Amino acid sequence: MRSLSMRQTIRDVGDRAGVSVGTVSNVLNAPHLVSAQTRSKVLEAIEELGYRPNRAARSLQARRTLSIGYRLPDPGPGTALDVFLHQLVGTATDHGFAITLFAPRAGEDDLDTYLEVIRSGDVDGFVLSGTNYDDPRVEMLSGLGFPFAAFGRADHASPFPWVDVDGASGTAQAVEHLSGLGHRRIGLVAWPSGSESGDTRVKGFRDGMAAAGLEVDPELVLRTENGFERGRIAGLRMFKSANPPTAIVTVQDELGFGIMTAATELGLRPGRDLAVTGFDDTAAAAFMWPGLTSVRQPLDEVARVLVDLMVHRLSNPGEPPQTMLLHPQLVVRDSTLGTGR
Amino acid sequence: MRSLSMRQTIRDVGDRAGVSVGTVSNVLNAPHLVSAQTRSKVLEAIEELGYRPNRAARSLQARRTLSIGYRLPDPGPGTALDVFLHQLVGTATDHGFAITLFAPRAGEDDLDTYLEVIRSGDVDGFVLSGTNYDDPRVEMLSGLGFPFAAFGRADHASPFPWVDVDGASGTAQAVEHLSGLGHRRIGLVAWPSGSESGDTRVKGFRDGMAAAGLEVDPELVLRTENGFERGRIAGLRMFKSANPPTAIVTVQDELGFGIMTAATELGLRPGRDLAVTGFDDTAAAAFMWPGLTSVRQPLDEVARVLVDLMVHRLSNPGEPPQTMLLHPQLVVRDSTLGTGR
DNA sequence: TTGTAGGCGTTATCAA
DNA sequence: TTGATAACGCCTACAA
Repeated sequence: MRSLSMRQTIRDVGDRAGVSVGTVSNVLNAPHLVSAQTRSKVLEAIEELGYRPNRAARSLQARRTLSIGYRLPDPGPGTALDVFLHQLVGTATDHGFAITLFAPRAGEDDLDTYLEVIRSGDVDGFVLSGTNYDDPRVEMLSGLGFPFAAFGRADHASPFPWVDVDGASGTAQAVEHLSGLGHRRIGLVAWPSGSESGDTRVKGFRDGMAAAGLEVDPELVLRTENGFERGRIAGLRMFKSANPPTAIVTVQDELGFGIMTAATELGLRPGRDLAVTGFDDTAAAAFMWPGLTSVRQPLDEVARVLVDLMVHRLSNPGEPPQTMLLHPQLVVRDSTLGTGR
Repeated sequence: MRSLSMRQTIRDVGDRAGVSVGTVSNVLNAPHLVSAQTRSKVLEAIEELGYRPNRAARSLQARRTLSIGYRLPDPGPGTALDVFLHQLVGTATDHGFAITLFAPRAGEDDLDTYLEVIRSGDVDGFVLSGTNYDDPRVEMLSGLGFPFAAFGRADHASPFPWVDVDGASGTAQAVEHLSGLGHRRIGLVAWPSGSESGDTRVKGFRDGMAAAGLEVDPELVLRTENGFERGRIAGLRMFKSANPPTAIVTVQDELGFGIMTAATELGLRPGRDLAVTGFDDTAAAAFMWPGLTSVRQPLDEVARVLVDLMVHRLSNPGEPPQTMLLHPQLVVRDSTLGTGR
């Protein structure tokens, strides 16, 4: 068992191997410059001392931190942060990088938070999530030439590296599933237009309806903000209308929960009297009764690719940015299964 | 708009303010040594240049990494990781520290993961969560003398810094609430004995029952592992018994969800025909219908105190370790409100 | 093929 | 109260 108590320096290794610090450094960073004999002597000393290069010193001199910054999303229901972070950390570790988390101070502007991190030199680049049309972070980082990779497409003039999940495919799958069950009056509860992910999901709904040969009744398309209560209100309104839907597609699980609740309040039973789908496959979706059929995004793969893109970009700054579109999958549960026909 | 294109150094600030680097450093780290006039001149220059100290340089000179390691818990439902992490990061930032995440590689032993991080010298200490009786991490880190602060008491021979939430108070509150509603046959679904947190919650249940003058019927105390399905099975068994409970306390939300599901399957309506309580106040608890009454742990405060303890320990290694016991609060929802009497 | 020296941005020491 | 200077541990020229 080697000593963990004291950090060894490159000088200690040199002394032990009877060579200079430069030679030890070369063994580590440019082995071909060192004779085989010296090299093995040095490696042996490294092993014996349990030497590890000091990260701060290396980073100071190289002006790279070997770490990637991620701004923690604000806490709230409906995120699957754990899966995403786990994969982010795992992949980063594989590449020799660390993930450095940060978050805005109370009342601090989001962009300033990124700037602070850049200025203190804590990270080599950022992984962004939740990007949107005209995302100011994309604007700013592109402008500064500071490396990043984004989860979400946005629409910046110049290309940048991103990964996205095809939301249109998700809602289209939901419609296909519902029409396959025999539903013909299918409603949609979506966000107000103006968000990239929201609009894409609406488009998928329309495409899916067209593909199934179904009409979209404008009365059955509601736009509202995020959240359980909004979903509940939307549900009440739809179910009380003259010609209510038999199935409702939503763009978020919470909206779906709200709709199921509204139905229950009106004496309808979700999963039998009507079908509901969500989006994100949050943990809660599996614990509802009935479970909420929902569109699952491959967050682990998103995280993996994000780090890959980021690391690749750092070592190949000249190359054109790469992008990747992944596909979601509908997870079918009882909120739809027993309905239709 | 100040220039961001190039990182500013302490020397740039000094030049701009017409003082030496040492003075700038003093303004930052020992303001009392600097005259008010000089200080404001320097602060102005800092502001104008958007200067932030370089963390690698600072770390190199301080011979500390200025970062705290946290082993990401394995993904799974039922955690409120986002709140915890947010506060961890926020508090660490306040102290000039960063949070460095890590996770075991596939198949890697948990302890080895910690050892590897120690050897790489990337962190000054750890924040531990989910500690238990004879926690091997506590043993190991105590043995090595490597700094840490734990969420959870464990029972190591020598004292160490920890924060914990009084689980007994949580289950006792649940019982008090239920007995206040008029319930007399109250059941418990808990984990097998052997975990610190589990045993504490059971104790709270018994204490609460005693305080309410109620008998604990051994038939109504079930021990099972974590999870929705386990809860469902336990619920079915309880409700089918000769003399079923009218209320059930659980030590985890998922168990509670399972029990509500079991009840529904048997034609009972949770929140009217029987009461259920959970533990952790996970996001899903609020989205159930009815919402699940649950014990909320002050995770944000836990995280804050953990970092405070850790940082304090790093700068005062000699002092005896501090500890802190926080109190949970019952969040009442419809799974209990309409029941009893 | 190896050794020496300068500098990365800070803080600490000591002199002015 | 302020300024100069020497570390901190590493890497990279460049010299030997």
